[in-house]
Amino acid sequence: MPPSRHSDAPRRSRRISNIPVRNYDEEGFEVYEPEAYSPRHASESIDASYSPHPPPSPSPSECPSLPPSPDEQYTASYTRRASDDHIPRPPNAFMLFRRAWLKRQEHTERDQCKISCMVSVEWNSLSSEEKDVYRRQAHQAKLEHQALYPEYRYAPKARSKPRVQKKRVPRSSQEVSRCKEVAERLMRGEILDHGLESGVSLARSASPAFVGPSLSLSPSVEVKVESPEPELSWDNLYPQRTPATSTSFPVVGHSLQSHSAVDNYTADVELQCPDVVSSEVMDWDAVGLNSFVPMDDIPPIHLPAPALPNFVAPAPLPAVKEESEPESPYSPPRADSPSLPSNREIDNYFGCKHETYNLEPQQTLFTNSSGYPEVSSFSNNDQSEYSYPSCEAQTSTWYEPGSSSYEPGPSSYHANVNFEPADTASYYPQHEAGLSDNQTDFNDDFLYELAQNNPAYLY
DNA sequence: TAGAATGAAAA
DNA sequence: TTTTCATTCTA
Repeated sequence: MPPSRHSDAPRRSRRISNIPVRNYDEEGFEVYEPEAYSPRHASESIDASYSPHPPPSPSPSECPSLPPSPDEQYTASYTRRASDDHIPRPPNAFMLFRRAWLKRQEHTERDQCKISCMVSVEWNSLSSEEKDVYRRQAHQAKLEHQALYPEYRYAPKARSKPRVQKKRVPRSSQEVSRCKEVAERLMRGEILDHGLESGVSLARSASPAFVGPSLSLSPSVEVKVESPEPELSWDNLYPQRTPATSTSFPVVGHSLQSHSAVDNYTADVELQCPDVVSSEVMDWDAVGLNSFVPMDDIPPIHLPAPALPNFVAPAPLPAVKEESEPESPYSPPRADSPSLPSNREIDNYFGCKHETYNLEPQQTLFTNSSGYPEVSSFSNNDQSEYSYPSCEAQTSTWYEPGSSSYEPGPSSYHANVNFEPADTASYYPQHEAGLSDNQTDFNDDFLYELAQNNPAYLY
């Protein structure tokens, strides 16, 4: 069956996604129902469905049903003119990849030329094994095509009119680098809404970004807020973010999230959002996105934060976190939030960390060059000479808020604050002996006496 | 209907 | 080697 195109009718674009399945449109386009496609490869999420199935309800002889390859199945999702005997070519690997790319990406880019450019960047970044997935699909498509149209022979036609030489004009280096950057950032998942053209995704990005709270352990926490990172797009690769602005959020919950055995603590702080964020916040958004969204199009932004109706004075933290049933996702998110503990309680949790060292009488505890406590070595190598009982010395390490992270919740902000060592206490037995820090020449009697009679001092 | 990509297939 | 055409859809 030679391929031919019906008369000189212009070819129509095939907008597969909008065509009802197994129907003819008013222009005689025939539609096929796509079936599932599920490759085993890492690109499993990619729907690369394609199959040159014949018109609907064909007889078995007209439409042999080929078994799927061991590796993958693919199925039909294409149209051809019912009144046209044109037989399209089977797609090659890149075409299948491009189709899958279109379905996979969450983008709003409409310019197919730019999409092609980005797809090519990603295609060329694939390993041979990754490309093999699509090569196998293309091979399978080819086999099915041959089975469906055994007499088909590709016959490209010379154009009747001399066509303008299809220009493979090299894109400008700037354009190429831009294309590459957009594609690479897409691959890294940085660009979620490529080609943003309206305020549709504004609500998604309306939450103020969190820079880091300075946890004051008081009923309010100062939070730096800056504009959300503006959407990246082809035309806006380097969106500017407005500077951070401080605002205050009341603390409605405060709980110990984890206790590291080494050197830091984590506090889970729940911050209560105001009912309605001031217009300042809206301005931050607008400034960050005004290259895409006209001010007039920005709706009033209400952060999803219904304030607690009656804020009760903080109650002590529960002493022990008991295991409880997993929370229903529909349970009131704020009702059981732990209340703000007192500073004393917080100190008990975060105030200091003790480390205990076993000391022999001639050992000392000192602060090393790194600022950490260290036990000195024996001055006499023959430890058997010493029959003194060992004693314990302890240092106290104070903690203060360190790094922090931000986690938006349905009705509040959670700030995770890590407590890190602020300073390391030092213990110098030399001081007891009236010696300078560098002197270690104190006698055994002194050390023994110190250990026996002043253990409390060591703590 | 050109265009943007890659690759198969034919001339 | 050159050309067409598979896909997709906006301009």
